[in-house]
Amino acid sequence: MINKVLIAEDHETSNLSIQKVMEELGIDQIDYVYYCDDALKQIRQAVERKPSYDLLITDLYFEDDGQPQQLTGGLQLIPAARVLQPDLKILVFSAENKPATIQQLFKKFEVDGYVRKARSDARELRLAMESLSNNQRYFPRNLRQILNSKNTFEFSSFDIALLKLLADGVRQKDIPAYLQEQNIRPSGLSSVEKRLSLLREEHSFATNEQLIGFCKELGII
Amino acid sequence: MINKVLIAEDHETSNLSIQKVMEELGIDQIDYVYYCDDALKQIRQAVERKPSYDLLITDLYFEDDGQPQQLTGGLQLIPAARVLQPDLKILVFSAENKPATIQQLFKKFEVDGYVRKARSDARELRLAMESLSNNQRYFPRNLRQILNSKNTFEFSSFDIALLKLLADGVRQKDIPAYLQEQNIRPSGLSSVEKRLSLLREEHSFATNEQLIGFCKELGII
DNA sequence: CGCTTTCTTACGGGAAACCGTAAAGCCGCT
DNA sequence: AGCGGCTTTACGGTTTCCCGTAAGAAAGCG
Repeated sequence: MINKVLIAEDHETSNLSIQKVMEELGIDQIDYVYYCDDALKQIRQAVERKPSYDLLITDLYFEDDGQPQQLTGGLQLIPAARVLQPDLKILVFSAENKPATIQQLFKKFEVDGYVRKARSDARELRLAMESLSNNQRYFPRNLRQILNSKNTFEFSSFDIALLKLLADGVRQKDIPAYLQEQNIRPSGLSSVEKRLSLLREEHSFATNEQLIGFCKELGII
Repeated sequence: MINKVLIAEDHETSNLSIQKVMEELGIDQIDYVYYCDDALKQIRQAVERKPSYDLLITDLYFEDDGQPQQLTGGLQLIPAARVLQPDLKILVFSAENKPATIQQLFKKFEVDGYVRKARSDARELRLAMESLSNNQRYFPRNLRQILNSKNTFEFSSFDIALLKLLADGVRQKDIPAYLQEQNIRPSGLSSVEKRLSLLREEHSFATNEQLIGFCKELGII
């Protein structure tokens, strides 16, 4: 069962709504904070003094409002929280819609659920809570197919290095120099050309511009 | 005084929070909808049957969920509402942060207030309601800073057409044909080259790839 | 070690993009 | 109509990119 919940969300209205949904679900203790640093502090105290939290609901992106923070967003908060309390359940509640980013949350950060801020997000929150109560992960509907199917082409770290250089405005002919600087291999211009050519062919793209646009859209770079 | 309010906001949680803030302010009648079309319908009925609404609180961007809608967002809803009821007060509540867009809301659409979804948005909502009750417009506090600090380069519709074609994989040399098809002028290859060159220079970009990446990142295309 | 396989690099010809210059078209004005 | 200013287009030379071929390097294996 989930009895003690911490909400980390900088938007006051979003925070408020999550609180309300939790109330309606009859959660005993509902704490909320507006900064990641405060969230970590709360988790630390709860671990020390007991009882610790059952669930952390957090946003991904926190806006900088001038007050310097150690943790600048959910992607920093999540691993930090897991260090303090490995068994803490984590539900991400964010407007993020890039499949690659959401997929990474489950794969790399091993979060327990994701609810996207969208039309029926309150209902989705309740559904997610039900899953989490049963110790099940909650995947957003539109992601379930993606996660199961293998048709997600994998970009290697080499690919991503190339794409980032291109998106940073580095000319193809100059890329080998950059790769050598970072000890990335292969680094020959021919290899760069070949790999890019393959990436385009892989997705039936005609130009590098299209490739960059695609990768930006999916949050790969 | 503001006694009758309509909330148009597709995100369930945001809608909920606005309702709650309105309740706390003691508003008599609080109606809420999740689609622009429904909002317009409500306004029309209220105008016919009286009393009409004192205030419309609306988001800018509504997500398409498959149900076909006449009005696809706040920018369509606002003028349509004003046609039905010219004296209707309008408060925009959105995450939009581009100064040019917000400025346009006041200048072109003559909205009565703007509250950005951000850290203290509930508090800002209350402040805005106070201003509106006194028949004053409500400008976001941070709008001045943003307007001063950020250089607001605007992409023309021609620019966006170009960028979209590029991001779709159309080669530069083929772009004139596409432009002529859509009766977009100018359409010469030279004009295309010149404009792209200017766009790159404007942002100190070296390549088209970087330009596309930038625009994707900002959601311009 | 020699051999094959795979990965990486070098090279060259042709296509596309880039960029400056100049010509042609358009519009408002007298 | 004639003129000036501005926009758009046309045309080259240069650079960069694209892509096929082949040479070279590294890794696996009997």
